[in-house]
Amino acid sequence: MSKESFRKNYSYIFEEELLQEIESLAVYKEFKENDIIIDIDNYIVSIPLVLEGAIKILRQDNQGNEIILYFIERGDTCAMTLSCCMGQTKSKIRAVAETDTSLFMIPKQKMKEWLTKYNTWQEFILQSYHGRMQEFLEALDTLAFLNMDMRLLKYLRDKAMVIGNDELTTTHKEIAEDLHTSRVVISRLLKGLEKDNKISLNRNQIKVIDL
Amino acid sequence: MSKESFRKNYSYIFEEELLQEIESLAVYKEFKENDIIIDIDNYIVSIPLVLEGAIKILRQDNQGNEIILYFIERGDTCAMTLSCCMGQTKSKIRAVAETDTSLFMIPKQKMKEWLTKYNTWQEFILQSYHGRMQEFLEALDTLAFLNMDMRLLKYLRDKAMVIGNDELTTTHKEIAEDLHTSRVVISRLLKGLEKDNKISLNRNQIKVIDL
DNA sequence: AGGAGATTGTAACAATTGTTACTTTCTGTT
DNA sequence: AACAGAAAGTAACAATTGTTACAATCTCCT
Repeated sequence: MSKESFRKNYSYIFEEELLQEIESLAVYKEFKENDIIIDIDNYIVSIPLVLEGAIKILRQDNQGNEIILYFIERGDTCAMTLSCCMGQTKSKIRAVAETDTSLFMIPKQKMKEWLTKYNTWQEFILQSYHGRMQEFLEALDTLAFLNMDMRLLKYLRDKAMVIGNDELTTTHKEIAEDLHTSRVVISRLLKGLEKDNKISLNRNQIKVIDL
Repeated sequence: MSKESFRKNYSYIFEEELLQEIESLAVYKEFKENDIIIDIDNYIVSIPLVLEGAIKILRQDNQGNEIILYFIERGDTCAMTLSCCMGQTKSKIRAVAETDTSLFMIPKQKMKEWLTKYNTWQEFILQSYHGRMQEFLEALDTLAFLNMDMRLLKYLRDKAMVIGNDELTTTHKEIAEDLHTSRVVISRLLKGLEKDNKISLNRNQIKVIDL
């Protein structure tokens, strides 16, 4: 965990001049697993660049219903945040550290300024939007076309992927909250997946076999 | 239906120089109701600006399942298309004319070129992404948190809104396809909405009372 | 007028998901 | 060891959505 990992992840993306400007401006921040990085209705004042770790992005609607959208990893930024910068609005999403995480926070005025100034920044922003659109489409497909058992399996696989470990430390309750269903439903479906040899179950731990 | 409506919808958005450049470059196209404007797997070679009419944007996954994402109207562009321009990929969506529609098609290379050249273009592109993100979130909320009856009502209201008419000319079958369910389910739920005085039903026609 | 095809209505049943209530098992603390 | 609280198992039932099959009605075409 250190700001040195910035160069590791971004030096081949940004031109040297921009790298230096970021290093001189950005505020370095660290978060522990399960820390809330951005919460619903927070005002967005800066753009995050993920240096290390993985972040879970959740949507919460007006009634307080919550559901996972996707995970983001190092090298990513949060296009939802960019979008909120544009609209001068409050955050519509919650970002929770899935693992220990380090970030660079960049003042949001720089977003537009750099668009004309640095070609690599322009490319990065457009690619970010593109990537997030893809994630959104995938999230939509999942919700629209998959039954809960397959949504669950996809969730477990995605989670194993971003933390780089096929053994997940989590509870049925937490999963139920992320998928916006009830704990009983998740327990039932997990049993089914175990019987199909896709996962194996232990208290506070799920091992994803069929990755 | 004419290219004159370009100035009507875009003159307050773009600077004069850009307006002229668009007028000299853009290809004018018209579509009739239900025409397919962009289909799945089409290669995207140009950016559409909607001059008149309304367009229905549908998602189709690999298995051929289809579902409506949202409607776009005059003054809009299609951010999914922008996104596809970036990725050099095929279209992941289908765009169908909901009413008679006219468009300006702009060569896709101009997208990036104008980002640095025209401030108003940059603003437009960022706002487009922002707007489409909002639409995506709304679509996600709808799928994640609403039962089919409320999804149906929302669909009917949205449709009435974009065509500017509370009397919809459509069939239960078409609705079922847009919402990715079966005709029988839609017929059943429509009956329920009629009983609750939210709509009134006739063959090939639904009137939205509770707008 | 008659018939083909599209549209809508209806019923019966299956599958999936949600809800409630209660039990059992595990873990950490005192 | 005893206890409290979290985690997970289980069963019974309700609500929602999906499926199949068939009937009734309307529209257009010749």
